[in-house]
Amino acid sequence: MEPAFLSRPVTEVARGLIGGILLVDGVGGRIVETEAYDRTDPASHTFRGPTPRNAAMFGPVGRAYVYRSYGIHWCLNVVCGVEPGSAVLLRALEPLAGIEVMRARRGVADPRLLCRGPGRLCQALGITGALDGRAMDQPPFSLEQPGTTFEIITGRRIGLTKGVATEWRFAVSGSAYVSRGAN
DNA sequence: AGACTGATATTCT
DNA sequence: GAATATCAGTCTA
Repeated sequence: MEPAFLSRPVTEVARGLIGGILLVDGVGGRIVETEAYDRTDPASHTFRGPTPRNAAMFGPVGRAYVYRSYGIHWCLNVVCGVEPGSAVLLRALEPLAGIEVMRARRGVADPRLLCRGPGRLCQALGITGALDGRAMDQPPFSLEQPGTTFEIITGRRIGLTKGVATEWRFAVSGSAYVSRGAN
């Protein structure tokens, strides 16, 4: 993962990360669904400026932004973009490595349910707030650019009440591993 | 299948 | 006090 790849407009990075390989301690898979956020976006955590929670999003490109969702789940973003305060939320993976570890962490057998949704993805990969701000090209993270291209669909983001009409969600067309099928 | 609910950290009002 | 970039469970049909 080269810094130049991430230092582009968030929507381009969100699209470009589709098909990439994310691993945490060797456990992970192919990125099949992402969403873009930036400072101009009312749905973004950075819309109202820096806070202790969103500090990583104002830091260097290529770091992780991990936050707690609804007080319960963890969600993982890749800090990227041209302007500070931008990131791409990783919403779903196609599991490829360490599937048995993921099953044990998640307590489910169906591979489609291991990493389908940002909260599930973090549980399967063992991601917690301890990894907030960590460089994603350094252990325990590994992030590789896509080797091949995929047919990508674009649509509205999921689970928000602001910026609903913004079409900044990207997913592999037809994948059984995306969190909701706009396929 | 779809509607509702509970869990509860962080931020905003 | 209320809302939220969620998920699992339960109830209703």
